[in-house]
Amino acid sequence: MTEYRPQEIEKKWQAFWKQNQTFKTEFPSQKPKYYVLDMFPYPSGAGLHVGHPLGYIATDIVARYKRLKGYNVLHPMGYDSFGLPAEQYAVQTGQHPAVTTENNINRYREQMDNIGFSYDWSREVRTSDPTYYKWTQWIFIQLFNHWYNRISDKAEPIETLIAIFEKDGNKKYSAIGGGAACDADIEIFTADQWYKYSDKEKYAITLKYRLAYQSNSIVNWCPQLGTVLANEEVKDGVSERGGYPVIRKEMPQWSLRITAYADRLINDLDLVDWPDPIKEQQRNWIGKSKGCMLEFKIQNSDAKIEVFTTRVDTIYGVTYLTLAPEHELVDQITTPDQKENIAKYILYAKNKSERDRQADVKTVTGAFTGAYAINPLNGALIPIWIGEYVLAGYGTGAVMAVPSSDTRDYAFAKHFNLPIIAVQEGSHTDITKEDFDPKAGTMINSDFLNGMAVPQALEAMTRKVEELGVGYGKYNYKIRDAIFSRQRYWGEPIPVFYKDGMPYVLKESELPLELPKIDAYKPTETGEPPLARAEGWKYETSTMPGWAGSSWYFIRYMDNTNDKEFASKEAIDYWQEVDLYLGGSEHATGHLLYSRFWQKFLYDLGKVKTKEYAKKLINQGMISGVSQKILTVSGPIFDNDGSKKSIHETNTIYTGHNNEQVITIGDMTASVYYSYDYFSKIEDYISQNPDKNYRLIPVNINIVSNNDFNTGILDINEFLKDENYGKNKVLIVKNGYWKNSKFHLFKDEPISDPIPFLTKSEVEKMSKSKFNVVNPDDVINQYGADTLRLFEMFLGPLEMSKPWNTASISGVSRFLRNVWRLFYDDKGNWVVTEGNPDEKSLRILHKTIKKIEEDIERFSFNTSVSTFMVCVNELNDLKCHNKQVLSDLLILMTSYAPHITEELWSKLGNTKSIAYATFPTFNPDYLVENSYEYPISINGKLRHKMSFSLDTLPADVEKEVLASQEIVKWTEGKAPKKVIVVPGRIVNIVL
RNA sequence: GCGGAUAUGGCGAAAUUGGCAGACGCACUAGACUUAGGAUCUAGCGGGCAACCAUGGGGGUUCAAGUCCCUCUAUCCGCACCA
Repeated sequence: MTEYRPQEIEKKWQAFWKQNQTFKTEFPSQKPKYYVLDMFPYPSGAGLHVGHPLGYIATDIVARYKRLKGYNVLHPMGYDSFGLPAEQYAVQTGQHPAVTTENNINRYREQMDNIGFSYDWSREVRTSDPTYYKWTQWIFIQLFNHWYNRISDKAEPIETLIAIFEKDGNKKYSAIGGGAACDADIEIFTADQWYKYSDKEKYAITLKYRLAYQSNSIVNWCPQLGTVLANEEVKDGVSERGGYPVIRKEMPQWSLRITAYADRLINDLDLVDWPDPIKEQQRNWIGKSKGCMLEFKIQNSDAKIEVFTTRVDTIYGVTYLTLAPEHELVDQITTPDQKENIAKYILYAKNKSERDRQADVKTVTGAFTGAYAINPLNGALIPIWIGEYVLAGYGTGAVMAVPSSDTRDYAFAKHFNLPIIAVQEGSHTDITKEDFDPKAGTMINSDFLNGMAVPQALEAMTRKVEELGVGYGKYNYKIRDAIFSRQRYWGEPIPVFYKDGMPYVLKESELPLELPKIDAYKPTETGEPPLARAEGWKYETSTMPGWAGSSWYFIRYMDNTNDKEFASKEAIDYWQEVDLYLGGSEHATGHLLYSRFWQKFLYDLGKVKTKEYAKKLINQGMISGVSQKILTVSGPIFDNDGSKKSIHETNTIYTGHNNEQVITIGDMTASVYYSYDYFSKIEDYISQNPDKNYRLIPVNINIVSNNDFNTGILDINEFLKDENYGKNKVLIVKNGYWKNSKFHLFKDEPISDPIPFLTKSEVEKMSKSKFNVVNPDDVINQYGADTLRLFEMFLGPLEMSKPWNTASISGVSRFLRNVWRLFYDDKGNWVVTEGNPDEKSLRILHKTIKKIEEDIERFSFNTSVSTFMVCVNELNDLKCHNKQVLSDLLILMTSYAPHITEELWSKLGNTKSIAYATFPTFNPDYLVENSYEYPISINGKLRHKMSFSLDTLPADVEKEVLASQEIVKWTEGKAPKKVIVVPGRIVNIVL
């Protein structure tokens, strides 16, 4: 083969690698290790689009590069194969999700194979495989069997907790559970009392302390999906998947005590090289805030209200308390005359869905309980209100309101005419409008705090309330324990059975607890999860959430076939942790947080070696699609000048080749479509009249050719064939021409071909419904996998989001042909020469080695492609076909374009794969030039260029410059103040 | 509202520690070969006749600023009544 035919050589080498197991990972190995990991995909029915492989290509480049550098590389791939879409498909069709999943996986695999990745497929994992989820269940059991000891600050076996109870009771450790449920529910007992409990009672107590525990939680219940959703699966009050409404409901649920790890999850972010936005999002999500718990006594009552505040310094400005409508004391403290009012308000708040609540946070609502609390510092009586702006789930569900320092309290106070006391300078007036910073300034009207700055006052007041015994400093967290139950079929069964109403976990030997066969996949008629349909199923009926399997898969890759352990100690000792992890930033507060939590738990158990599992994380940017849209109007129709006409008064259109026949549009039920250069004129009108009957609808990008960056040209014939857009279509183009699919109707004059029908281009997320999905297979069929790989890298920086713009792909394709041209001339003759390369070629080569090495080490793949282009162009200009130079070039390029390099490598007479080659060593000697041309600038402005020999030191250069007659002329004979010489770069003379 | 990021030709973008801004590619223009090809090759390509002016706007530090500091503006993303 003497011509570059990518499709042929790519298939050939992909088969070769597979057959020879070229990329099989060594274990055990004496080599240093490198672990490079992609976030594994959920295998959806839509297959891969060009955005998915972006990260895979980048990691593949790193993996291949590290192998050439002598590392033993772990570069695995697998599937996050439990998930909702396969289950929903099963509900509709009855097809087992395992079948759908298997099909989708095969499709994914085929697509990935086409790109030529160097994964070691023998290490593949699938979360839905019983040999895998056996160990997911095993981890759950470990979580169940452990509790969090706040004193040793780690997870410990439940037996150590029981030993403590036997010795001291639970007083000292009452808050160890960490979760809200635990703090509230557990009675204090002594060691003596503990001995008096029955075994069953003892067991019930331990259940509240375990890291996996059951509780009645208020959950996000989605009736349409028939399941509970995690907070991050709910967006704006509707489910992320499907967009169904979500209501809040109390249900018994399994939870994992991630809150126990909150501090470590924040602190250990310092140990990893992750993008700042991700770290920041995680910190935000955990939401640690320093504040103070305060106790308010209630007038004429024994009840006390606890509030959490971050601004205890403003306590003299408290003019009322607000409780969440769900607060447990509301009923008790409400005075008889307010009962009716409060009941009405609670009912109102309860019926308001989460979505409505979030939709209008501006509206102020609330009700007065009739009760008064006492300010613990000055004894002032302050009214107690309830209001929906106070969240039941955060802090204590009660706030001390300081309307002069907090805008929400201010709005509430204004609305209900409650008093406002300024306690900070500048807070006398409307604090929502004034340029007022509540975190700065000095305290006023606040007794002993007067004159103090805010931070100082905070400290002083915290000490004071602790002295008085009415409060204490405390950190509060936004993060909630992670709900772990899903009322679904297609997930890991929770390895739990019930006896006497209490949960017990299975023994390790009983794992895996496999998913049972059931006849239908929807919830039962009585609303129980699908697993309740299984005959003889005596286990927990809910399954684990989607994130369970993905929280530890990176460990399983180390030893994926082990059926004795989740991974062997030897494997974990060797592979340690992921060196480079690549995936999308959308997992910031989901997978990336939960997996860190599990890693820390396994670390506490001594099962893994590192506190964090991924040293370096890169978020690849999303590749968005370019949709092509046309306008359709069902209401008014617009004439050439933009004036509005009704579709019926648009009179008549002429038909036939001779414009003989006349019909009205009104008779034809045709769909009317506007070309962009026509509707751009009326866009303003449309945007100002949003209720009009117009729609921008996407057309398949395959029937649109690129025009410019804003528009495309529609293939009218293809469009007319497509019945999805109506049988009869009237297309309105620039000059008021009309065209109909059936009759080829023209108005006024026949359409003079070609008048392009323009579409409007819009950059959007790739999705089926927008017809803007680009399939990598199509690109490969046209250009080859190497071109696809190079092009995806060339598009721009890896981390940046960018639209898929096929326009510049031809340049990359041309480049690969130029590479081929270094070996074969245009007549197909082999032109590679033997012998020693000349100095110029070596210079080019070593410049390239240096650059490529630097680029890959700092993950700047786009610049590498440019570097290759420059290198090949320069070698071409030199007519360099030297074998040694070209060999090294192929090794440099093989990470990026493995197929073409493998082919040419074999043509050079190598019998072993290029994957076993060694990355060339950079030799700086080749880069040193005989002379260097220094630009000379005077006062920063470029004036002149001078050449100096290579062994001239900067100081000598300086002397030479000053001695130069020409420079003396430039400086007009003045003695310079300073001469700055940057070696190899520039000389600057400061006058 | 809070937090984070980004801003460089017609377009995607380079510029690693402050050191000749615009590499490389696309598009475009002219020419060559051929002559209906979306092929290939050569040259040009930020603005200005020029000196010079140009990295979202304004200010500062420096011999030297896309890069550092202050400030304003625009766009994107995340969180959002978190007390």
